Amino acid sequence: MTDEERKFLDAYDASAFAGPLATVDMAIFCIREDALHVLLIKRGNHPDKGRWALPGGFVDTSRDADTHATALRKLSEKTGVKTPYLEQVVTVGGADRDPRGWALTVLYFALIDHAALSPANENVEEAEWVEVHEALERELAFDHRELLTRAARRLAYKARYSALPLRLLPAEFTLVETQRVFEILLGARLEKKSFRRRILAADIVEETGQTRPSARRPAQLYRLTREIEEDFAFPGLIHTKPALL
Amino acid sequence: MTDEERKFLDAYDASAFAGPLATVDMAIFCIREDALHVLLIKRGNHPDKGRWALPGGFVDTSRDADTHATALRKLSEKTGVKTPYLEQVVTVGGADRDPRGWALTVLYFALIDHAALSPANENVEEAEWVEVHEALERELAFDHRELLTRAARRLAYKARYSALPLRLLPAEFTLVETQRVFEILLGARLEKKSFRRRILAADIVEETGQTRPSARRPAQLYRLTREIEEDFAFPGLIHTKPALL
DNA sequence: TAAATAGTGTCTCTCAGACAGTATGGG
DNA sequence: CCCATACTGTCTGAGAGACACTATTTA
Repeated sequence: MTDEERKFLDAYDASAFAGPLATVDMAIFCIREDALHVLLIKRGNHPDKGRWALPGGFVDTSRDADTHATALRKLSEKTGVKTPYLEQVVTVGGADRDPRGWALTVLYFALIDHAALSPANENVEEAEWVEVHEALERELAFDHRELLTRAARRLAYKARYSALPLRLLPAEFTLVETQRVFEILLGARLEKKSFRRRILAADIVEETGQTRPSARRPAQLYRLTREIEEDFAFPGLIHTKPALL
Repeated sequence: MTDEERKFLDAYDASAFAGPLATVDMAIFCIREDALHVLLIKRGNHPDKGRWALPGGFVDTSRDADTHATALRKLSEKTGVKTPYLEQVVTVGGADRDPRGWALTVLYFALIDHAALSPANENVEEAEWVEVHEALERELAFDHRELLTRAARRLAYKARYSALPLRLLPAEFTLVETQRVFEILLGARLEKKSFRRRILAADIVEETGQTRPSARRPAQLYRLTREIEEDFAFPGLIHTKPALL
C-alpha cells in the first residue's frame, strides 16, 4: 500500500454515505408429515409487527466475517443446527420493500434434517414450521412471499437434476424415502426403477448393510459417500417441470 | 399502517447503524475475435487505483429503484447498451474484501452483442475489452478475479442446457455462428448435427429467409422467436463439462 | 470444376419410462 | 399362506453422437 493510498483511507469515512439497510433472510426447509415445510417467525417488532416472516436480520459488520457467517448465525439461533446445506438464492434490494428505507437483503435457503433440530428450537420468539403452500397463502411481512417463492422454486428446480434433496434426509435413509422427497419437491410421481438407476449410477450413496425395521419387508439403509456441493449435477434430467410454483 | 407503527418509523434513523458499503459490479461479456471478452475499467481512484477492475459502483439509494436499476445504469454508462441480457450471479459481502470497510457487492453479468456498442463506448475512463482468460491472469482490483470467475463459470455452465448464449449474437445470426459461440463458452467442439437438431427442436429460432453473403455457400439467417428468459432450459444437456474454469 | 463451407441422412448407443415380475418381511 | 412393501429384469422409444453424404456458392 502506498502512502498516498493510506492517506486516502485514513480520510475515508464510510458512514458519510447513506447506504442501504443490509439484511440476510433465510428460507429454512425441512420435510415433515410428507410435505415440505419452512420455518416462519412471528415478528415481534415494527415494521410489520405480528406478521409471519422468514427468519433473518441485519448484517452485523462487527460480528460477521461475511454474509455466509450471518446466515449461519441466524440459522443456529433459530434451529440449533450448525452444519446445514446453505445456498445463496438471490439478493433483492429496492426502495419500496421496507418502510425504514432502501433495503437490500441476501436470501439464502437452508436444508436440514428435521430430526436434527435441537431443543433450542423453541425459542423466546414464536416460531412455526409451516407447509410451504400454506405459508405462501399467508400475509407474510415485507416481500417475503416473493422471497419464499424464489427459494422454493430454486429448490424444486434443482430436484430435477441434482442430488441436493438428499440434504433433507437424515444421515441414514432408504431409497424409497429418498424418492418420496424428490416427489414432494417436484410435485409429481416418479418411476421407481428409473429413479433408483439414476441415483445409484450417480455414485453418491452406498449401502450401510443395515435395514430400516418395518412391519413389511425392511428397506436397505444408505448413506452419502460424499458431500453434495452446490453445483453437483447428475447425468440426465427428470423430465418433469416442478409443479411447485 | 397503525399510529404506533408510524411513530416507530418517524423515530427510526437508518443512518444510525453502520451498515456495509453496498455496490454493484458487472461482468459485461461479448464475443470478439472468436473469443469471449469482458469489459475492464482502469480504476481512477483509490483504493486499488490503477488496477483493472470490473465496472461497478455504489448503489445510489436516491436514484436507483432497485439493484437491477443500478446495474442497468452502470451498463448504460459504460457501453451505451440499454437492453442487454442481465442476470444476477451472486452477492459477496465480507470484512476483508475492501480496505474501506465491510463491503457487500451484488454481481451481475450482462451479455451484449458486440456490434450493438454505441460510440459512448469510449468514455473518459480507460476501458478495454479483454479476453476472459487473459483478464483472469491480470492482477485485478479487490476480489474481482474471483467475481469474474463466478460470472464466467455461470455463463459456461448455462451453455450446457440453456439458450442463453444466443444473447451474445446480433439480431440475425446463422446456426454456424451460434454453434461457434457455444463452443467458445464450453471450450469444446460440438457435433454439428446434434447441435442443430437440439436448437431447432427447442423452437426458439426461425429462418428469416435471408442469407449471410459469403465467398462460399451462404448460410441461412435466423432470428429469435421469443425472449430468452433466465430459467429457459432445453431438453437434454450437452454432456461436456465446461473447460472454462 | 475445384474448393470450401452449409446443411442432411441415417446408424448406433445410451438411458429414461413402463410395467410386470420376484424377494422378504410380519401377521 | 396372504398381504404389503422393497426391489429387479427387461422391453421400448427418444434422442445425442458419429460421420459420411449432399448442396450451394465463388473463383
